[in-house]
Amino acid sequence: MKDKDLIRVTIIEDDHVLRETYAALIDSEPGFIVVSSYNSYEQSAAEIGADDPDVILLDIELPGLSGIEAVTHLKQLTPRSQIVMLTVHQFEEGVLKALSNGAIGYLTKDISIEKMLSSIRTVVSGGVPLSDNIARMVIQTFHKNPNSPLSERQTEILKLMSQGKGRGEIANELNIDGETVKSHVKNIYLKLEVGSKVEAIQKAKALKLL
Amino acid sequence: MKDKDLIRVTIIEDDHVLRETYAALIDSEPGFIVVSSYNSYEQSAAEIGADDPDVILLDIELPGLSGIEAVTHLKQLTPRSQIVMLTVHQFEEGVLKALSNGAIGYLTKDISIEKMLSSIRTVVSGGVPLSDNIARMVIQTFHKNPNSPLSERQTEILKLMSQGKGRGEIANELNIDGETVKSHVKNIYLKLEVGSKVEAIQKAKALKLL
DNA sequence: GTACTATCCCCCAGGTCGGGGGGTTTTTAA
DNA sequence: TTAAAAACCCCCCGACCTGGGGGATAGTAC
Repeated sequence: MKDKDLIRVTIIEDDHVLRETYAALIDSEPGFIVVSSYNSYEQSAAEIGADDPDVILLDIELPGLSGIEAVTHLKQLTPRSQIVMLTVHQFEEGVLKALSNGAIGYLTKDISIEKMLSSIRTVVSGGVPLSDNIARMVIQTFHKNPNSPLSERQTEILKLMSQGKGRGEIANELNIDGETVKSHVKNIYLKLEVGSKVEAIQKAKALKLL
Repeated sequence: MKDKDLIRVTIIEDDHVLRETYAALIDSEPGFIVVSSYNSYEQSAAEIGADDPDVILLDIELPGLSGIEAVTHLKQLTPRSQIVMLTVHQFEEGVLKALSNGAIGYLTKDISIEKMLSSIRTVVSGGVPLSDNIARMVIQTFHKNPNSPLSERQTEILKLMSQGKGRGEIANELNIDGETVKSHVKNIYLKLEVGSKVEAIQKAKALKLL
């Protein structure tokens, strides 16, 4: 097997025991080569471009720049590389931020080395390596609240409001009168127990009504 | 193995060849039982509650109510059941709508029966069964545009605008003057080549700048 | 040094916002 | 069938926001 067929892996992880353990296990696996490992983003920054890894395993809890912020910078330094986050704790906000910054996967550290390896293979073959619990979390961010107190029309209007549209625009789009929009808005405020557009939009997002 | 240990599966699929093939293959697998199969949502509606499946395999292209809309109704009829969509084509919009309606997974029909079975097991064990290409699609909806033309400040302000906040509120929150907010907004409009809040927010969402 | 950014300031006309008030008709559920 | 909810329509008001124009200053990045 030639070098170019090997999956090139870089590890950024401050716990040196973990780092070397992963490195040794992954490197000894046929088909994988660990091209580099670092204990912080700062340490990796100068060389990661030349390392040209296929996959970067990136710890969340790093000294210096956090893993979540490092994603953005790594994506610039080596755009071809796919970044997989490693973490012990799964905080919803962190997961979503890492993903929005460009990470492709998210693994908790309690997984077996076999799963780790198959996750790396998943990345390379076009999939998404997510631990089960994290995948559920991600999918649930899509789920709308099925017990919405709002009627369909009210939801529709609130959605248009959340896009920055005013009464006039909403009225045009729905072919109803501006005053009608207004009374719908009143009813929305009543149900959501709020008193302004901003509050309504925020509450609706919190309750996943849109 | 007792009944309660079996994974109860219902299939809703209008192609009767596919339906019976899936049913036979899944039913013959140890650990699985196909409790019912229907060729439309309408046909399933009366009985699905009593079927009490763990997993519903739901075709997208159904006669009558589409699979995507059926998700919402099925979730009411049998809230305990997890719904996995089946489809030949993967339209981004359809995927996202099905998920927001409450589906937990999305499989393309080109997968092997083994993958189908392991996907069902994945659902029951708390994971998310998504075909690789669809998982990528879903994750990419999270990715922000790394080539944003906007500065951080501008992005920040646009984000607050998208939450329905006005100049005053934004000024307070960022501890800057309302007039400063205004000139930031002007610059945002210049860069995005738009002339209003609504257009800016829509363009920003299209370009994934928020 | 030049370009860009972020900050601040003024004026204006027109629209929107939220708070009141008053209704009707149709649909849905009890 | 009866009542409640939803969807629709109309008027008044003062305060605020909007987008258009015109400026200025300071700091940073290349």
